[in-house]
Amino acid sequence: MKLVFKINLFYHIEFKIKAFYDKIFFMKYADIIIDISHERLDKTFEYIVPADLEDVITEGVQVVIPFGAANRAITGYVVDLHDTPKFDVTKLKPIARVVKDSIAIESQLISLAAFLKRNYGSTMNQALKTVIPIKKRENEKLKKEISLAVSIDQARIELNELLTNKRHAIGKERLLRELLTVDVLDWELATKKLQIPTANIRDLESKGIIKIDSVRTFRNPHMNADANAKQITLNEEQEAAAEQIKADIDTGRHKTYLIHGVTGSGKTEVYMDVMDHVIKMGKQVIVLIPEIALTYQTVMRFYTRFGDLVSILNSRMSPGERFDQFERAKSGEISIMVGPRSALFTPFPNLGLIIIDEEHEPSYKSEVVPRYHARETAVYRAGLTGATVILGSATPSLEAYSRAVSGEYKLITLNKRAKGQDMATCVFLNRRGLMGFVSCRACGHVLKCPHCDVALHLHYGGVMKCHYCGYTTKAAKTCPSCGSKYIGSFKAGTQRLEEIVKEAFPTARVLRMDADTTSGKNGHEEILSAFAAHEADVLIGTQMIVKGHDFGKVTLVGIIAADISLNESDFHSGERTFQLLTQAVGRAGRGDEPGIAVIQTYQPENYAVVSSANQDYDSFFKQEFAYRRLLQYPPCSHILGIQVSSEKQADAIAQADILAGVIRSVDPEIIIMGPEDAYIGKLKDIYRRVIYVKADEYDRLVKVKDEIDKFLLEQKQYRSTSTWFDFDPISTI
DNA sequence: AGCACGCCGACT
DNA sequence: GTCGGCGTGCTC
Repeated sequence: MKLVFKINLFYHIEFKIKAFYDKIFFMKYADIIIDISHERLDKTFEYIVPADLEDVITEGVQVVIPFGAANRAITGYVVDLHDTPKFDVTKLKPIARVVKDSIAIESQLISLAAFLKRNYGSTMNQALKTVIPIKKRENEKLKKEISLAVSIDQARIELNELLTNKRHAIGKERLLRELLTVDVLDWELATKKLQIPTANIRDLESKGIIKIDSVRTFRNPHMNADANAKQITLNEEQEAAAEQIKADIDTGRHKTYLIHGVTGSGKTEVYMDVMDHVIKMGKQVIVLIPEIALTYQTVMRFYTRFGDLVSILNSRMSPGERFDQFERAKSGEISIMVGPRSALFTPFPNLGLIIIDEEHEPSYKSEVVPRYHARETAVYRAGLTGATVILGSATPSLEAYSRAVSGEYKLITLNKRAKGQDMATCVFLNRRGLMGFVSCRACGHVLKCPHCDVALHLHYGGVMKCHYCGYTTKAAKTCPSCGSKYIGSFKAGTQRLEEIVKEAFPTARVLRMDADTTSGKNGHEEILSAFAAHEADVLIGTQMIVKGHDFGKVTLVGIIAADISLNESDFHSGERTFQLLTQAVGRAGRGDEPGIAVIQTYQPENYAVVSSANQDYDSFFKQEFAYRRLLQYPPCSHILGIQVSSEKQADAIAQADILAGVIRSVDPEIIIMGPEDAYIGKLKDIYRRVIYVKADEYDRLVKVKDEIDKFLLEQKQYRSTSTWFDFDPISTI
């Protein structure tokens, strides 16, 4: 008896030791980024991985953890797993659970998030959210299916019992009869079409005769295309371009290419040839297209070539739909994702190629934190997976072209134009300019929004509206400044232009495309396809017209007040003007038949205007590059924009001054501009100040950002202010 | 971000 | 005497 007890005690002690030993040496610990975007919480928190969750917790999974003194449940992302704790073990709490049905972020996408955080400035949580734009899954469509829970024979017996019952439910009877003929019955079908009351269904379910399953349905928002891959013959130039890239891919060299191809030179055919090659290697492709070009036309080209391998992402999709598309990409159901900037984060398992069409488009830069640029981020992602990047444009950005010139990217030029269809029409183009705002003709006073530092615009029905905050007020009859009744608004340029054209050419069929005529969600597309189908002779519009649309042959292109965009304060104005004009001019004439382009300008000697008229990119690039170098603008140098905002104007001003001081002490040599009021000094009653910092080396700016972050973390004053960063901003902030 | 802890005003 | 204000500080 004594002996047995001793042995038991011994075992007990040994067990204790083993448990302790396990805890110290075999316990798993997780570093977690919590789902709160606040700089003070922008670090990992360490948690114990409970033994029963060890199998399901991997890097990238979303988990629920008890956080803070009240142990409130917060979600977070596991970004690292390790065996030895880095924090005081006694203070560690265990992970509560894994978020149901969440998909793990690929470790590659976590690296990508870290890249965004570092290079563009944001919290890790914001960066992770950018990389996995999957919102909540609750608006996901769940299809409920009804099936028998018992054998068919048993069901027959149940049915007979029902029928012998005097007050048998007709709904139940119908349901059972139906289930004797089909295995699975759709809930919608049962309740709507067969008119079976849900109470009947629930009753049968509770009796265990039938069962109801929720099945996830993959919504496939796009149309079905014929999958017969149409083989397109490339011309010599296209062939050479495609072969060069394919040869590099085959020999394991992955590079970044810039295809500089004039309008209509057939860049898309080259993309598709290389895509085909990459897909045959068992890899996947991401194709980025500016949102504005994500139209039926463009998308159809990929469909007719690759059929069901293609999926499309666009901003009109619900979060659930996007989620579905990402799931399909992950599971290998599709091999090509076509979409805007955000499609760059498609979780393909074996990404082989990223294509960025119209690489110069400003929509490739995110307008929210982290304000990343898809071009740089694509090159980084490609580096992680050994993928190739192809950039394409008729008017490359200074950034891309200078890298091609320096050899960092490989330059491929396409000069020949592919053939086009016949059509004889005119296009008039007008830069979005002075339109709609209300001013006094006597004293020049401009009516402004009381909440924002911008002019109010006149709308239909005699109301004035702020385009930034939505503030609406009755249109003023007299000037609030001088009392004059000579107050009014300028008509939208396109509207005025339409009147003039109709007067001059009474028989011409005129289409106008601007904010007023494109209110419907497919407004642009309808107008453009009507024009493409030659249902009009003249198309009048803003720059929207020329972006990414093909109408075949246009006889005449007229560009009104081409220099309005030259007068913008932003240093990109030359580049923007050149791109717009070159694209517009490029629309005139197709194939062998030349068209005519007429440019109206007050600055006919300006190099951006002259070189676009001559369709001479090289000459534009040389002059613009020299200008950028002289004034130290990107790509010759880098700029960091810092915005400080607060409801209290005094706080915003004081804080911006303090931060400027911090920058000066961190890097006394660095060029600082400001602080000054932001381009829109007040927006929605929030005052905004900006500081610009300029340096030749990007990393010097990253250092400045890091030091400001560090300072803000320790600072106790001015808590009403918030600060964000914009690296190499593409417009004045 | 949230929540607790902590130290000063008008109230059952 | 106490309920409650929001300043300060912490969260594995």
